[in-house]
Amino acid sequence: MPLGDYNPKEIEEKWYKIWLENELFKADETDTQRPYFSVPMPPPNVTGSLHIGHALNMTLQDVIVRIRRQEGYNTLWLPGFDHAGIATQWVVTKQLESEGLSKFDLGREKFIEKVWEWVPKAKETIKKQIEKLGASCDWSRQRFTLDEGFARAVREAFSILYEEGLIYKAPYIVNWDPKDRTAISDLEVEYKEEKGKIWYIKYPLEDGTGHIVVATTRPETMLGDTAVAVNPQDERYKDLIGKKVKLPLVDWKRKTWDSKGIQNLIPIIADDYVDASFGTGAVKITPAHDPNDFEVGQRHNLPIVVVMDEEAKMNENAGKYQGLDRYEARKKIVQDLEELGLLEKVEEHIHNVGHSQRSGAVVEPYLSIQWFVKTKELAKKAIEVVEKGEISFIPENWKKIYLNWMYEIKDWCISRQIWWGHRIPVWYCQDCQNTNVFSDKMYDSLAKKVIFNMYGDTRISQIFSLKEITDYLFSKNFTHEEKTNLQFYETVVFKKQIPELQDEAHIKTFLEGNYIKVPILSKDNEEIVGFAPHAIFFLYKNGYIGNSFTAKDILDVYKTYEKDIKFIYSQLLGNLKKEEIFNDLKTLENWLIDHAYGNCEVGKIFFTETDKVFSVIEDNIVETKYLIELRCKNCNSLNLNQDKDVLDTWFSSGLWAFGTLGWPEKTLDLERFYPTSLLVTGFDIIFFWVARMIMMGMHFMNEKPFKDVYIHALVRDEKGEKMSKTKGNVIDPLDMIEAYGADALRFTLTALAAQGRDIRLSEKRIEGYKHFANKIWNASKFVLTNLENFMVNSSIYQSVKDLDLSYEDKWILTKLQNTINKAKESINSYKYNEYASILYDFFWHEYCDWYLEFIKERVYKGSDKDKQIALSVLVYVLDKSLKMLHSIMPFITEEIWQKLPYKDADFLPIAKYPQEEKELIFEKETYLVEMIKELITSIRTVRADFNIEPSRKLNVYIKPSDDEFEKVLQKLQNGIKLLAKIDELVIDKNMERPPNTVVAISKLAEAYIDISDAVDIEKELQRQEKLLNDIQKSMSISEKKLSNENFIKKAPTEVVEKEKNLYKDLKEKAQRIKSAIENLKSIFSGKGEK
RNA sequence: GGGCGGUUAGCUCAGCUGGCCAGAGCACCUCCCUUACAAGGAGGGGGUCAUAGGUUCGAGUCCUAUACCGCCCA
Repeated sequence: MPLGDYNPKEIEEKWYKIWLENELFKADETDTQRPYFSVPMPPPNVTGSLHIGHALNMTLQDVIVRIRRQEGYNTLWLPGFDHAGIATQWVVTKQLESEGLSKFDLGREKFIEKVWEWVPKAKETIKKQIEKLGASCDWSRQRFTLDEGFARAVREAFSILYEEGLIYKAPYIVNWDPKDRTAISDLEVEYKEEKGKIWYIKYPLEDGTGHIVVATTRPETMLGDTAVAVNPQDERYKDLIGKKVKLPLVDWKRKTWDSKGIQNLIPIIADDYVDASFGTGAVKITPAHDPNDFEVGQRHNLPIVVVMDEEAKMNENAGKYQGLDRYEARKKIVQDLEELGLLEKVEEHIHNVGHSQRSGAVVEPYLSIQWFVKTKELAKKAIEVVEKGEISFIPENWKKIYLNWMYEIKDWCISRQIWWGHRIPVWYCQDCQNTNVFSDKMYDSLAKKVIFNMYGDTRISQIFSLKEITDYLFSKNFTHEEKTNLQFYETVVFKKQIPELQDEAHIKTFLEGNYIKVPILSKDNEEIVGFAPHAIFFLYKNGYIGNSFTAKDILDVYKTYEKDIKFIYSQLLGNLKKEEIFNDLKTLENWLIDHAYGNCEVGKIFFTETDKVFSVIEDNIVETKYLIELRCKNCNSLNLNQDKDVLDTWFSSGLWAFGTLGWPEKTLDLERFYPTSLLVTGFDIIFFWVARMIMMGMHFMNEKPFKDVYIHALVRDEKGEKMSKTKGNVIDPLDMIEAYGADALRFTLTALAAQGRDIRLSEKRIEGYKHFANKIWNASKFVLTNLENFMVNSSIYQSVKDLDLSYEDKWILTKLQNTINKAKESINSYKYNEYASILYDFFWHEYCDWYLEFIKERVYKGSDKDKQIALSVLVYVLDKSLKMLHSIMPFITEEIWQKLPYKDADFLPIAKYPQEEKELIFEKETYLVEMIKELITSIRTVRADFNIEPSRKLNVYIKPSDDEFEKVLQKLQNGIKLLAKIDELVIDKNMERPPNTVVAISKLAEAYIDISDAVDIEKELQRQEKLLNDIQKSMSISEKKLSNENFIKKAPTEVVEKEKNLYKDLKEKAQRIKSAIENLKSIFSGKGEK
């Protein structure tokens, strides 16, 4: 048996491995001949596992990628993973919590180490899942947003933007998540309607002439008020403008964010922003805790008072409320106001409250100093490229949504107060406060670049040992497990060998020659040797003093290097004891002598002495470390502190399209595959990701990141609800693969992916499409079985053009060409659902339902010649069908295709995609076969109507309406007999209706069916009358159209022509039915007389 | 408040620039384990395309309102 039973699991596990082994998915960057097709895979987070949305996303990409590959494009589908800052940090934090630890217990470095321990497992899980789906991506080019190259690219991007003035740091109102204690971007805030209250509070006027009532939804922020604002047009308050009010409750000293004292008398100001119809028309202004108030504050130069801390607890500016949570403070403040008689009234109010998308906490607008990207500048080109149509959104309506957002774009807050991510490459000088941005651009040598990047990625310390370097360089790389980190730098990041780093010996030589050496004089567990000997050994080791030196020699150079030495050893030793030794010559000399003869507490001997000329005893050096010399660009100080924050994950994702291809290096990959051809992603990240990728792409590459953006919908459950774990309505793609196979899941997702609509998925659908897979399997089994029997001593033709084709052969070949065309059209316009259903219909309803049945007669009983032709066509069509279906159902198609008697490639993923062959289109024959199908259906209908069981064969007499059709019928009579379950078939153009027969009428023939005993003339009469009635209804519709002068005049000719033909056909059919009815009636009356 | 999308058979949905006497899958009814497939085959029933107007020879498709549902932005 060529094929056993269909068992998806078995075949799916097998093929993916084989494809990878044969490197079928590897793109060729050196190929300059073929056109390219490249797709950057939206990198899944390393956090979770694959959900159904990923499955959809991957499937849609894979379908088109596989087609393009088969079509001969140099195809690259580049996979990867996203480090997902907040999400990943959150997962690891949770794990620690379960062990009773907080991230602060661990500290930054240890915490990041923990994350790095966990991340590979998570990544491996997701990768396996993507493979299970059959994704034909190029794993050899896999990337990670935090890999050595990407981290470097991020620093590079940051430093370029900074130098261009497009990144700035400023105090600004941000959306603050008090739970995660980090700023988040506008996009990460979700607004929900909530019931709240409006409190009306009396603010007494300074001059004691009364008060002004302000309305607020957040009374606790009043502690940070620095003004009351009214609308300048508001007559009620015109006289009050410029006066001052006394801020209630606040009788303590408050300080502004930049530490200036501020009193509790605050001005009443006029600003257009105030809506006179809201509340009383007077509003309190809290610039530090409301974005609008902040703007007002900027306009009026108001002081800014922050009243909460990072956890949204009241701070020292809140006086007696300090330490209270913001909501407790609210209660207390309202209560106090009431007691003072300053609360006029309270109203119920529904308002939108911002929540953090990640933690769910109510977002606090919060003044803090953050890094921002000036997006207006970047948006210009990002708008232009879409407006000009160089980038197309599919479906098109997303273009408008994208553009509207871009037109209104606000600056993008990119700093996050978390640890996991790209640490901002900014170093603040502790001496002159200068801001320094560093990237490896400042080095010419690759080895130095690598060492800087290792430091930037916190892989080594700024003062590092040889071991730190070798440990990292020669250990397994995270992203490309088969490589060491050095190899990753060489083959992925820089695309060049780095001989200086080849092995420990080379590295040591390189470090000795290129880095400031930092001698260490004591071992870890010994009592620490102090500053002074280190300083002297440092001077010696770096050649600032010679092998023999006097105290004066030391002092001559010490001043020059003092700051550096102090910086270095304060890092290593914590505090600097006895630096006063270097204050004067005498003290130093005495100290040197003491340490040449062990005259100190611990009796250390560091030097030898002859006539006050000293030499170091090298044996004291336990280890030499090396310094990565980062100096302030302004004052040259080494005393720098790196910014504590990391960058928004989307900042790195924004570089994805070109970062994955090797940017900032000018790689062959970039040259070959950028701009990419297509991005497939969900609408929920258009702003987060697509928009930012376009901005970054235009800015750094001066070229769009992709030509087409296909935006797909959300996968919902069958009731249309969003899937969520809490609701318990998730459909896990892996469960589905387990139960129905990846092929069935993929087909389902493809078939449901109609543009512009959410997908409602139910398990039933997947089950349904598994039936299709089963159908493909069984039909192929039929073909292969018969083929095997035949091939024992014969062979079949690969080319079917020259064969003596029968009508049904020509029919299926024509249908095939048709399908090839329609399928191509659908997929080229990204109509996935159409593509799937075209193939489904063709394979099931043409190939299986009709063609397979038609040829059975020839295959079973025909001559060798007959068999040969039928089998040749059978295989030919199956081959093309499998090739087309392969993109959606890669596994089952490969399994079957491998068993075909001929193959144009070793594997189906690289076999040639079918093209239309004009010489295989046979219009006439196709029409005639369609007519036969109609005739057969009408006979079947008669059988069903008269309840004749399918196993019973009947005698049928067919009367064709012309010679041509008679010829076809004659030719195909064996097939017809099989399909209509006919015992004896008579075909005769001139026959009369035999007795005891009922009539089945079709366009080109009528069939008389001998159902002898089953015949019920009255029933038959009713049946025919019903048919006639239906036809007459259609005729009258047709008639109405044709008798309409305007229709004939104005409708296009082909439409009129079509209508005329339809009418003619209907009329003929009606004529036949009428005569059949006449006939029946005469028998009926004849019978009645007997 | 601004914008976008949806409303087609019992269910889930196709139906692009108007020519449809409105399709598919599932479900339903009748018959059948016929040597590829009962995960199947044959036949069948089922819709005034949300509502009301309009444009047009012709509207599920275009326009205008309305209702309901959903999403995004402020």
